[in-house]
Amino acid sequence: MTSTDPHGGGTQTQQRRPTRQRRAVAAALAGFDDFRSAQEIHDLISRQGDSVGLATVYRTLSSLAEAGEVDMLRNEDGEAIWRSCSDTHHHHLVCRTCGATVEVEGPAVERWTNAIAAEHGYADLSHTLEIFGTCPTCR
Amino acid sequence: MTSTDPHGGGTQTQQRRPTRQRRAVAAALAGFDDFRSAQEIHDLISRQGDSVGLATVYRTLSSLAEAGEVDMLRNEDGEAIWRSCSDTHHHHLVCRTCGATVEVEGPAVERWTNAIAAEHGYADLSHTLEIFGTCPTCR
DNA sequence: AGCAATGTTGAGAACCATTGTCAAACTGCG
DNA sequence: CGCAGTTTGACAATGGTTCTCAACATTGCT
Ligand SMILES: [Zn+2]
Ligand SMILES: [Zn+2]
Ligand SMILES: [Zn+2]
Ligand SMILES: [Zn+2]
Repeated sequence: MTSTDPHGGGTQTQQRRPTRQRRAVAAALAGFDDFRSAQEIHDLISRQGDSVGLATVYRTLSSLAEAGEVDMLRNEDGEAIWRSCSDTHHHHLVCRTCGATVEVEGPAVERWTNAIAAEHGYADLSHTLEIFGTCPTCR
Repeated sequence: MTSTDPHGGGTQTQQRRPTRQRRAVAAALAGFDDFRSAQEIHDLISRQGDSVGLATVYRTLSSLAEAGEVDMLRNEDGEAIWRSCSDTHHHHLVCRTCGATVEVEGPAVERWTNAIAAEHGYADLSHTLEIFGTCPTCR
């Protein structure tokens, strides 16, 4: 490799430049506290006067997700939905109607998934766990 | 609510006619013990000499899923994948590489999800829980 | 400021899994 | 056989997501 990487620590694989577009996506995410599709996020940005290409919204959301700054999951139609979340491992309780989301943690569940996987000799684990329902408001 | 169909005859909402195509899909499913996409299932049917339209494969898989005779979940790309499963509620431990699948049950997890949801006043619940990893063979 | 190197953007095309269309073929039941 | 309702399949249409690539922005350097 030829990377120079001045003063940085080791292999700075990618520098995330602060652009107007990325700030707009971050701002839009901050405006929601529930899961939204890329389209909805794109729409909100437009409605706020800013203009960001849809492809850029997708790119930004993906890289934020990889960086662990947003959570991405799929609704029942398989569409990706996104939400800025706390950075610790957690799961979600999501309202099927309005999207209202509660972050939940379950140490016992984490232990259980690991135990089950180990028991069957599976390694390099990951898991998905989401609860869907109708929130008190939507009833 | 308006649901009729008291266990027996009532409003037989749909009669599943045994056609050559539906038998072919069922046979293909029986030939796998791991999750496969509709395309893969369609391919296997073709390779076996049978010929079933892709749309029919989708239709059959969907109705089987609704009937609870197959499980459908989404891989990390959001594509639907299907597998014939036991008819009791369970989750899956899936090999990310070869697809090898283990059905797992966790009464404690079921209780936990219900408790969490109730605690926040959510009703009409459902949940997804899948564990992904690398199976012993694939290591 | 000027400049070169490299990362970023966006309009639109391309992808591709999934669903819709609808006339033709099939099934269950007399 | 003949009818009524169901199912099928070739193909079009959807729609979310990714790709393309030339124009543009940012960074680092002089
Ligand atoms: Zn709600
Ligand atoms: Zn977890
Ligand atoms: Zn494997
Ligand atoms: Zn469960």
